[in-house]
Amino acid sequence: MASSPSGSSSSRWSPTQEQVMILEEIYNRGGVKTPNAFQIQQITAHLSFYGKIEGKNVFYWFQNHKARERQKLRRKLMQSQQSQSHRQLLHHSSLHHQPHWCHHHSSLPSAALKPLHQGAGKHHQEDCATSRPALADKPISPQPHCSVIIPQQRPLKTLELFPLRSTHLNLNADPDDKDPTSPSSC
Amino acid sequence: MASSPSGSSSSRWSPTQEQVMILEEIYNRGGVKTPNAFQIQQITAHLSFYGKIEGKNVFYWFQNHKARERQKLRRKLMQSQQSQSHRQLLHHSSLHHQPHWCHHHSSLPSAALKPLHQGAGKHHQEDCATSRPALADKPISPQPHCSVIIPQQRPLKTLELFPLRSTHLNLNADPDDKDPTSPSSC
DNA sequence: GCAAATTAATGATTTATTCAAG
DNA sequence: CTTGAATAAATCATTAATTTGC
Repeated sequence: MASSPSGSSSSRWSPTQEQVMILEEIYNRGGVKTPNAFQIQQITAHLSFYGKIEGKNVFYWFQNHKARERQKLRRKLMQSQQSQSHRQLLHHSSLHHQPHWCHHHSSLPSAALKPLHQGAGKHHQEDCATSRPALADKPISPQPHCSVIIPQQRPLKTLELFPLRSTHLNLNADPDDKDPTSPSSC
Repeated sequence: MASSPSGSSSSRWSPTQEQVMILEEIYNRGGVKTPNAFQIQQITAHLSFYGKIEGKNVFYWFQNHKARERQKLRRKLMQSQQSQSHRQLLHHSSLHHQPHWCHHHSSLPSAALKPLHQGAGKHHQEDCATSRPALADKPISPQPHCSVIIPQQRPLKTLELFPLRSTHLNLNADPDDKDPTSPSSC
């Protein structure tokens, strides 16, 4: 029965071969990944020549197609999720060279401390670290601006897990850890 | 010498899959966008299990990630999905704000209408008629949040080709439709 | 050869995020 | 801090492929 428009009792759209081909063309060659309403309209109108179709079908198709393409790639590139064979935890205590790019001023909004010489007063908030000059060696300040100097908190051998669910985190014994919400206006 | 862990003569850090995954987890699920020095230290310590890494790498990663996320969203939100067309959309702007799918929460915010009683059973046949079979009135809003509300331009008899290059959007905006966009499901 | 049964694809929904406005 | 807009991810559900028994 295929896509017999007469019956059309199917609960969901079944694209025809032509429709799929065209959609893929638009996606691949046209680079349209998330068509806007207007585009959806047009695509729908065009594809309706080949069979019954609605705008929502087109919308869903693009959504699903994009998601699944991504997923596929992801799966394929996902070949290193098992390599836990890195047994190098023995001398993992490399906390020595931790950067002390931390300002002592109360806390360290990390990047927030840039307003040091930001030049002609432009409130850029796009990227604080867009341009990153070399400096790759020194485990010191990343160099941008934030010169947050952390007094090298004690070694803390058994660090707890990251804050996996809260915006603020642990402030365990930090003498000057009063950084409620670093606005990091950056 | 790509990411040769042993040599480590790379001029720059090459995160492993695990590291990236964990960083993304911390960013997304943990809500950490701009870790402070302490957090950076912890994260670094943790990730060092998977490969060589320094605090500055973590710092930079967050900076870049945040900036790029914003940038990406910015682009998309700009005003034209993926149409980079900068010179289009002419015509006196009738101020059709919301060029794309915006839909008022009065007909079917989806989540607001249906999830009324779907906790127990799985098969929740459309009670509000907002499911796929229905709502076929117009080739418009599929209804998920990102519903595509097509302005309902007229059928456009002979549309030109689709925007096969993501730049071709004919704009014969003809607001002559009435668009009973309200499926009046409920 | 063909259908019932099983599995793979994929259309349609729901849920959880994101950033930005207010 | 709350809310709005818009996904993308995760999930559900149904159709199409295919396997299998006769």
